[in-house]
Amino acid sequence: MTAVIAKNQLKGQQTKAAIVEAALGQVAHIGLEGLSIGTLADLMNMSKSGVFAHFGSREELQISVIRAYHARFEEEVFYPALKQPKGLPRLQELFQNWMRRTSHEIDSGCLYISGAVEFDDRPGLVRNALADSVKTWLSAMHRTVVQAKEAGHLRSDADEHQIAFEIHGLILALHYEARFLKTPGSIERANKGFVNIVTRYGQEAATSQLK
Amino acid sequence: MTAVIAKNQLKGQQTKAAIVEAALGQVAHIGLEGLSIGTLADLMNMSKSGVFAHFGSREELQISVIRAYHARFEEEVFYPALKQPKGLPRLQELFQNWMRRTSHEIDSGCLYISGAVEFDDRPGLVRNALADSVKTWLSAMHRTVVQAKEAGHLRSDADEHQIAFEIHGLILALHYEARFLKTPGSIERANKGFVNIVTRYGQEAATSQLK
DNA sequence: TGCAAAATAGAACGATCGTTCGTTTTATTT
DNA sequence: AAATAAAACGAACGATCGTTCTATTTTGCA
Repeated sequence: MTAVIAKNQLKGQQTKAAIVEAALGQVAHIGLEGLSIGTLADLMNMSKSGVFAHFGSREELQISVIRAYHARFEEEVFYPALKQPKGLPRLQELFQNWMRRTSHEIDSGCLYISGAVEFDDRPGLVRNALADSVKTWLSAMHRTVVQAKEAGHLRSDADEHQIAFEIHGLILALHYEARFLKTPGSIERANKGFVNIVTRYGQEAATSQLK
Repeated sequence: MTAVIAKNQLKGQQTKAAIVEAALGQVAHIGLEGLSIGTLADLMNMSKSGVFAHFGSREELQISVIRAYHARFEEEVFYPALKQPKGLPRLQELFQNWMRRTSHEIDSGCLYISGAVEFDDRPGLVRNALADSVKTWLSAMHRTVVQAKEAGHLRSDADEHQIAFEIHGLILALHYEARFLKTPGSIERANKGFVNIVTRYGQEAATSQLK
């Protein structure tokens, strides 16, 4: 199956995919701005111009990396959560998946966080791709909160945007304190924060079973 | 008074201070890594080597900028809060000052946030200076929470580190969503989040007067 | 097997960077 | 005012960067 696809693929597309894969690993550590075509070429045992030709510009390479990161994020965090029924269970699963991924990124770095800092003042195609990708994810998260309220799992006066904002803050604080400051116990605090949010906004009947 | 000090200063020290001041403005927008001695020299109407000579290395320039940022942060956020009595009033003032500063930094950028991303994987003197500076501030914030609990303004089972963590998350989410994504209403959400925290952990008697 | 197209290599470019060095200008002190 | 020290300049270096151009190799198909 995979072999069939590979056969129909021109060799260049396979190589391109491999380059993006390698770039993804680089970018996690050094950021989109730190990404160097020369270093990447060495890593791939290719010439600089050989790597370059697949993208035509550095910007296009960066955008390709963003797209790949986005796809992986969806696969790892969002889609698996759809197995849970709408409402608090799905929201809880979503957060747990996000936490798992962020925990790993304590070592490798998060493109959505480093990219935001690198491009918050720099207009252009890269910034647009990055912002669109992040907005798509945050919207999905917000939608899950809305569904939890519709399902009657959250208090009727709960502000869905406020909840999404506070959850986002927990993830950002985890990444900052664990990755940069290396503060112990950050993961537990992020988890505790989520429980606090659910407790504050949740309906008694729905949240009591979450322990 | 100021003139007397200036008279005792060698000219070089005045220039150095002016360079750091200009660098501070640059760094807010483009980050510590984006800081260029050449660009800075143009901005100062000086030669590259003239600017360079004051620091001896780029790293030393970056560290000087961090120290200047730290001093300004203290002056603007921490010291003014000491006028309030220990406990919830001081914590509240601290948060308000922090919020005011972060609100301004939606336009200019925050060194503690951009620096964390740029140096979370890069050991060295710059990283150390930055991390020390941030830790000093977060410790001061944590201490203020401890005092609020000691004053009986927070529940006796309140976890001070947890509270500091959640407050930090609010500021980070504000910066991310307002500066990068330009999401409207972020400031209000951060403020609301603080009220939520105080409500959850606060003693009835102490928090009721906060509205 | 042979041929066209796609993929890769290699060298060179202009720009920018931090840094060094010798010189010259400006401040400060005697 | 002369002597000394500090500050600023200007040119150059070596490295790295993205990008361009031409030549060569490899691939896929008839």
